[in-house]
Formats: sequence, structure tokens, C-alpha cells
Amino acid sequence: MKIAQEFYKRKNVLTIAKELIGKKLCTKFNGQLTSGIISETEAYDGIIDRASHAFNGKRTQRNETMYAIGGTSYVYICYGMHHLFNVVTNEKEIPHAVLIRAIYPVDGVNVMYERRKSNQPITKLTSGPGTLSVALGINKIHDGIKLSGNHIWIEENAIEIPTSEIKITKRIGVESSKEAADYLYRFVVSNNIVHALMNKS
DNA sequence: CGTACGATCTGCT
DNA sequence: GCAGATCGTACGA
Repeated sequence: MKIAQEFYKRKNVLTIAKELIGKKLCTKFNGQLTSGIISETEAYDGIIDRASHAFNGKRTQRNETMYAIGGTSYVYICYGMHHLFNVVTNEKEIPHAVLIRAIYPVDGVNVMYERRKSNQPITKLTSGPGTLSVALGINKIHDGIKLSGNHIWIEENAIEIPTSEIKITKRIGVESSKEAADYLYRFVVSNNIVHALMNKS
């Protein structure tokens, strides 16, 4: 069951980031379905968040998609080679976003191994924001597409993650963002926990 | 135009 | 734990 757009249009990006944990991120390109349980997210709180690309209302060709309506895909290139996938939230013109930092592979696992060209154990196959994009086949060409479509979407929880297993920490890689470096905007459940929960049911 | 810098990953130690 | 890879993007001249 695909998540309704109302979910993404809500105002509190932290709530959305936390609730995305346990949901299933899916892609389908050339008829190949791949998906995984979202196990790590980070919230980027718009123009008042120094770590956000849209801090202080900054608006450029790269981050234009952040100003789109909630439920839009925002993909940008990081360190010149990694395609990072975000979900835009809130209303149009309000540049909130949630970075998906890790998933636990579910559908199309063999396809994901091929795309990654790696023999990692399954808990490590898509455990970072760059690697999950490779595995799911997400590129910059998918920047700006709607999650209500049939290429990239998110489905309701496949499993329930106990709240006690979700850790809340500072965000990764934003040390230089002054006060924003200390915000507790990261939500994470270990892929080992997800692995155990998946194999129980 | 030229330059500096990342919301990272990998492999080696 | 750390250095190196690697290049699109932003921004100043």
C-alpha cells in the first residue's frame, strides 16, 4: 500500500523522518522491482536549519526541487559521485526534506547485488545513502519526480519496529554547520535488528 | 572563468 | 581509524 501524499505534506519534518523508519522504499525501472525497509533517516528543517541546502532561503538550480510539494523526490550529487535520495515534505515553497540514509534489502535482492557490484552481507548492502541509491538504481535523472508515480514510491510498514529500537542522534557529516551540527535530527535502527525482525515473521 | 568544497565510500592499517 | 578518490555545484572575480 503506497503512502498517501497527505503523509508528506505535514508540517513537522521530524515526525515524518521518524515515521519513515520501518516503511518500504521501492523502485521499479525497466520492469525490475527493488525495495528495502527504511532503517535510517535525517530531517532537514528548511530555511532555519544551517545544515540544509535551503538554509536562509538559499535557492539554486541544484536545490530547486526542495521547494516542490511534499511527496517529491529530491536527488542531488554529493562528493562528486554519490547520488543522495531525499523525500521533500511540507507544502510547496517550504523546503523541508528527509534524507534516506539506509535501508534493509527486501525485493529484488539479486538485482541490487548486481548493481552494487559487491559481495557485502545483506545488512551492509544498502547501509549508506550513496550505496542504497546505487542498489535501487536511483540517479539524478529521478530528481523532481513524484512519489505517487510508478518509478519511486514508499509503502506502509512491512514490519513494526519497536520505538525502543529507534535511536535518535546528531546528523552525519554536518560538523561544520555550527549550532545545527548538534540537532538530534537523525533516526536509526540497526540493519541487524531489522534482519532479525524480518526473519521472525 | 577559476577555485574550493562537500548530507560519502572503500580499502588498507 | 584514516587517507584518497573524484567532480558537480556555487560563488566570487
